[in-house]
Amino acid sequence: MIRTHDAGSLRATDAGATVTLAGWVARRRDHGGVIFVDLRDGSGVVQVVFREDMDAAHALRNEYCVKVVGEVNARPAGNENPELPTGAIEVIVSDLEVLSEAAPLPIPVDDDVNAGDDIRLRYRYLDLRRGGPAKALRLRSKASQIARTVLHERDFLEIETPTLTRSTPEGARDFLVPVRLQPGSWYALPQSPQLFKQLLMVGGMERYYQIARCYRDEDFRADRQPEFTQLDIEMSFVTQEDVIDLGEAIVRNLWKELAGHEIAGPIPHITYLDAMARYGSDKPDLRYGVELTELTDYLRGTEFRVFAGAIADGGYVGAVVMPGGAAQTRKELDGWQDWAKARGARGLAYVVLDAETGEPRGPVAKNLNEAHLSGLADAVGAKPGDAIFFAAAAERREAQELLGAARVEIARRANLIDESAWAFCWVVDAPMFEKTDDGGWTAVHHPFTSPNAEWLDTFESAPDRALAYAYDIVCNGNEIGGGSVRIHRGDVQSRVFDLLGISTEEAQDKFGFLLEAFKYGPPPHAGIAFGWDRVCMLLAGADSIREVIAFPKTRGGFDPLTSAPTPITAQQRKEAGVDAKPVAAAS
RNA sequence: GGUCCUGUGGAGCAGUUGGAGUGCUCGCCGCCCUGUCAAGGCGGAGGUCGCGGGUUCAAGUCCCGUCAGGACCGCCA
Repeated sequence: MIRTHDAGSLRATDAGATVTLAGWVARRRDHGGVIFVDLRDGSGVVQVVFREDMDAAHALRNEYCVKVVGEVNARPAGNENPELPTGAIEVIVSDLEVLSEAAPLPIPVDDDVNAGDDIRLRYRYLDLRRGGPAKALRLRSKASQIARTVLHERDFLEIETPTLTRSTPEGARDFLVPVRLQPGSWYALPQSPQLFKQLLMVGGMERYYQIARCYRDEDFRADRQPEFTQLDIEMSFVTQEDVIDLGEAIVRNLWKELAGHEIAGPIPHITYLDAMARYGSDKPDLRYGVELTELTDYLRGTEFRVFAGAIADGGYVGAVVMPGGAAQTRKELDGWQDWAKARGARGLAYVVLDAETGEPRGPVAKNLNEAHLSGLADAVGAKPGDAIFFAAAAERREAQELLGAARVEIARRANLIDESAWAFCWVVDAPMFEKTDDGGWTAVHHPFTSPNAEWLDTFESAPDRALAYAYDIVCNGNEIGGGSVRIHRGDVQSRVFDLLGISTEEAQDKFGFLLEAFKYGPPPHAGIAFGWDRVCMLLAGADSIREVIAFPKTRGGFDPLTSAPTPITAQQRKEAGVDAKPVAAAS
């Protein structure tokens, strides 16, 4: 080792020791006759003091990489720095060696200064020298280690699966890789190891996990990158409860050790239908109330066209209350209309309750009859001074989702979110299917998800109501993991394919290998996958998963550091077979 | 594909109703300085106001287009 000690580890008890340190010049304070340098390495910072060989010390600049030999001294009385863990001591330097110099820095390596995203990513290696970004990656490493510990204690096997494969039916666009040896044929990068982990169950591995890189060619968000990581888990001979127990153990340990948060009691379960009814979301943020109220029955018979139309179509009318919302200006209330239109709604009807009298006012109030108006506040649980927002649609979910989004926005604007709180829940009993635009059905989770016991024999009779053994775990309104019990019976799988309109030929073509494997005694199995970037983001208190990824991409899929993606040469293009005609027509 | 925000020395930002190539903090370079810890003092360098077009007597400022970064919707578990 080049050094004998870690800079950040030195304490008063080390006084008198001669140490060799290696690290970077974090800051220097040049007084002419004495020079102080904050020397930083992976463990922290210590003050080193130069009193001789001043020319060399004077020439030091920020982020020079240096080695120093010196003696640890207690700082002179009154000069201790209680802000620093090493603040009781300093290292009096007897020998300085510059290991490498640093050019003037394109971004400040300083915990207190945050540069823009693109320049930070372009010089990510400098960005990572800062406390925050470094801490985020260290936390991620610990999170993975904690998960591995939990899983190994339970006899799980860590198994790698291919990243050059054929596409799995997750619904997203695939990233494709041309195949030189078979021009015209392409690999897909996996959207998840879904089918492979099921094959591992058929293979008798019984308990599998993998911290798996996944790829989806869709647009970005703050919590979405084109390549991302899942903690992927699958178990044989288990029920939904077993998987939930395991998932809970992982989450419990993570939050206890990395967030200092003890999750009290079992994580509550809420059914998908309940979550939609009460929160207008399949990933409800339970840090605050502001629940939705259904008014379909209450408002039956209204002459207000918007509501009457939805009710007549067998739809839904509902409301959500904004505490104190009556104090909003006309402009703010109009702003909600723009907000609603921005997410594709026609608008957001509202009634405000006068702060003094509780009298309902606003454009919608004029359209409601006396009976509906007088009982409204009680029906939705509103007080004088509140605002009531309404949504109505023939499609229940559409209206609920608008109210759910409004609920989140209300909490934000009215400052109802306790940022220090952690609120978890399992959303269970997810629907199996949802309607497609062309009138067919598509799997909500994926086509291998098992109907629950109640619907196993009858899901075809009411696909819109059929429920699955599918579950998501939600933290503060973020879906951090999800999974399901898989279908292991060929007959059930065939019926699901039939309902989804997937022909035998098509099924055979897309995942015949899985169906074939399922001929040979597949065990009942179930699993879960955690969005590892999101989990780490939450634990790190970051507001983007980019903060917990070593080298993330920008929104356009661009890596400012390497400038990827790049065009390829004509030679590469020819060799890759990008332009080759496929041998057989794709289905 | 759509809506919105941002773009001004190396970094972060300010720049009024359009009015002289504008400024602040940090950094950088030089000098001074023996107890600082965001050290301090003096001096200095550094700019195509993202790019292109338009309106105007006059554009960092207004309009159109475009590029880049970000937030959201669509999309995506």
